[in-house]
Amino acid sequence: MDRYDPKTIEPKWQKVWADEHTWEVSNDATGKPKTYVLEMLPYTSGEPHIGHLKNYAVGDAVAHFHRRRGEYVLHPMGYDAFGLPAENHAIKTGQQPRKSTDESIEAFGRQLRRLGVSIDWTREFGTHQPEYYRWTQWIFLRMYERGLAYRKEAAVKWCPNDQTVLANEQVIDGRCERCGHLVEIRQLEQWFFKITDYADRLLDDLETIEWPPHVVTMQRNWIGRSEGAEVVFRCEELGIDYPVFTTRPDTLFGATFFVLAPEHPDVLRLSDTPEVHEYVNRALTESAEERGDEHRQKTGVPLGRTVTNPATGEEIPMWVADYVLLEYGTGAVMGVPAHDARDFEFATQFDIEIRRVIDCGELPCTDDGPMVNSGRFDGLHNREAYEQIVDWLESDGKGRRTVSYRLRDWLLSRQRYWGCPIPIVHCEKDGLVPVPDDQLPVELPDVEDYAPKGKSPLAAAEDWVNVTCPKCGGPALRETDTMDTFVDSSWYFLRYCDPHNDQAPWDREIVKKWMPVDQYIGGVEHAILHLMYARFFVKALADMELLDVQEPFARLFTQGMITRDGAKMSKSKGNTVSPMEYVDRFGADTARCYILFIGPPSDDADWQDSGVGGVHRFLSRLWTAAAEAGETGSDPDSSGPSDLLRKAHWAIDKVTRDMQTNFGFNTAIAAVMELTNEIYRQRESAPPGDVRFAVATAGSLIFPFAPHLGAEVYEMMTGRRVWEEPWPEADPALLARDEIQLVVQVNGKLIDRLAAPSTASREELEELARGSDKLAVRLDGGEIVKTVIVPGKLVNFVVR
RNA sequence: GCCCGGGUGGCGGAACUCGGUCAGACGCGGUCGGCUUAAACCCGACUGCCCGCGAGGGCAUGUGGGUUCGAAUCCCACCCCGGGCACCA
Repeated sequence: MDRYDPKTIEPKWQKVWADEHTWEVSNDATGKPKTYVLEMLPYTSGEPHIGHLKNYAVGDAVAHFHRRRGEYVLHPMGYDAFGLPAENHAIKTGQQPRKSTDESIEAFGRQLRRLGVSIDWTREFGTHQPEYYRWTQWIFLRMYERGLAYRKEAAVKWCPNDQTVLANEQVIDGRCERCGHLVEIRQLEQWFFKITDYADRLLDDLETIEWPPHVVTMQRNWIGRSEGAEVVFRCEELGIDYPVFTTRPDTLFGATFFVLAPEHPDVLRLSDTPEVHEYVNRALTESAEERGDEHRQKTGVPLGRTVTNPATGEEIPMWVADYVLLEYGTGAVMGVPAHDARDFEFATQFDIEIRRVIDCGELPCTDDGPMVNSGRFDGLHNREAYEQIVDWLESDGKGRRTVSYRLRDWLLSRQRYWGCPIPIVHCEKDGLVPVPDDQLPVELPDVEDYAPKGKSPLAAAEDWVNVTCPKCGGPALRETDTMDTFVDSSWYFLRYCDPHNDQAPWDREIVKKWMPVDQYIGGVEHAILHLMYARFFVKALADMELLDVQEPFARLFTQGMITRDGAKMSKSKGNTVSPMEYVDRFGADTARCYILFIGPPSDDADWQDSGVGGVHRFLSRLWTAAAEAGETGSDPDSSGPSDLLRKAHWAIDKVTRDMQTNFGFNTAIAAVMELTNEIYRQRESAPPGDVRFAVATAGSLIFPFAPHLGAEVYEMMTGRRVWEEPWPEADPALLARDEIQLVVQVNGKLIDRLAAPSTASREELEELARGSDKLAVRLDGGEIVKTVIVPGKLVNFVVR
């Protein structure tokens, strides 16, 4: 072999790692600090794409770096095998989901091995395996026992294309997150997880984790905590109390009307005129997107009834209007047109009284100011009045302080085939009966026709559906809905710790040893879905005393997308890049390095074929340098450290800092390129021992990004295995220079550069700078009025 | 509309935490040279823009101001791009 040949090198090292089980870790005590590095598990729809290459290139670099810094690293891998992505892929390719899923898993396993990713494969699993989902069901039952999983009828989001209900989180701008169809609202009985019980903790604990600020913000917004008050408006005529939620109880005296959401169950009871009927029906059939359009004119119909404003005692008119949402607050609002833009618009539209109660500028205004038209609260600052009004309402029993959230409970049931069965039996006599633990798993039966049809395809599997009730022994029916895929992925990182346990989902002590995940890596598209659900699961499981952590992912890194010619890659555009094509052509090391070199990994980046060639050239040069350095003789005595030796230590320092701080892989790789270029420039002149050291160092430093070449080069230079070596340390003595370049400036403009000893004092530097012959020319009779000296850097003469 | 990012050569990007070496590391692309019968590969030199034969000079980090001896870096206003939120009371 006389040139870099990844086709030889890569299988060679992959075989060593597989034969020697190099990346496997045990759960026994080691005395080393642990690190848990995890990439988000992939959906099993087809083959790995370029995003996966980036995901694992980043994760593997992190894992290798930590290992060589003396940590014991858990780096496992598995598959999110149930759910819409896998099932839709199966439908598209006309296969049984189980078959297409297993094929996809096979492809992932094979390709990740070809990429040389350092994974402990003994911990691998798919969430569709009965050994796994048995415990998903077990967790569901624990949730059910605690009232955290419940069934109720509600207005839910329905995707007519995927023929299933969706969680709120899966509806983006009124459309299905997966297929993009407009969702409809249906009144259905469904299963929910009571994530709302955890709203405050999900919010507060964001403080305890190191996540990208924008992801934290997204979760905050999604939880949408608002503090305010519940105020009761009474309809005297019918003797009914209507509480509303408001964040502005200080504006209560300005409430001149009252609005119910069209879905509010009392609307037709209050008024069943044809106008009201028609309005309600129209609102119900409109899509969430149409209704949510902020810019359209306000609509509404009066109900011909009144409620009493508890502050003023006045009767104010009741309306029904679709700008009020049933699911937020109480489904009813007080209308304060003077101090709320929406209410102002509505009141203007329907000629309702607008009464200012805060002196805060032009109406409508939401700013602070002194109270007016508010009885005994007049003159107070509105913030102060806020407190006093709520106190007054509380003492009168007309209201209370409260908190409202945007977060809704997680709708987890799906009317689809390919998912984890919900372990519940419907008995005519006993109602909902949980399947006993010793009968788990409730296995997903094979069915002929698994196409979505609006109800679960499992209903057709009669043998499976008809069971005896575990409680009374009478005839009963299995629950036929399956679970949302996000349930499966809400606890998989726990199972990796103890993947073969068949007595429990995990051993608490073992999980305690590994959790939390120290570095989690994945796409930002899961900012609320998966990342919120997994946090909820961990908190709920911790409350059950099954876990000792409150947060699953201590640090999160969100990678940017890879585009092609500036455009998002998609099959329909035909601009996809298959990672394996490049692995075939250039090798895994080149593909991995390129995707890290292309730019900061958190940014979106554009894939350019010519750039791949450049990275391959660099790796080839490094290999060639190693091959040639291997042939050189012994080290002649040298006087002091060579420039090449210094450069090697500079590179160690640079790469180490880039790795430790913000995932600076692009600049880390650039530093190794610089070192390699320096080796080429100096390989004739530098002492051979230094050349060998520089080449070995380059191999050692490139190892986290290009493990095969790194191992090869390091072995060529030292005969040792790089992954068994500690991460190199830069010698501070070789980082420091004896001599610095002193910059001489006049009025901040550079005029000269001089060599100066790095230890020179301010006076010596000024002396040196004054001696510059260029200074005399520049001065040209001018007068030095001030001298700025920055030790180690420059001398600046201010001249007039 | 509100909240975050971000605007640097022909391109991707460095430097931007702490203001300080003619801004532009590294890579792509380009020009030239070497090797070769030739091409590819490889090796080497050059490559921000403008003027100039040259020495050299001028202009340059979205735009306009400001602070400073000195600003890509700090401050203010504006423009543009990307992302998030958005009738949540």
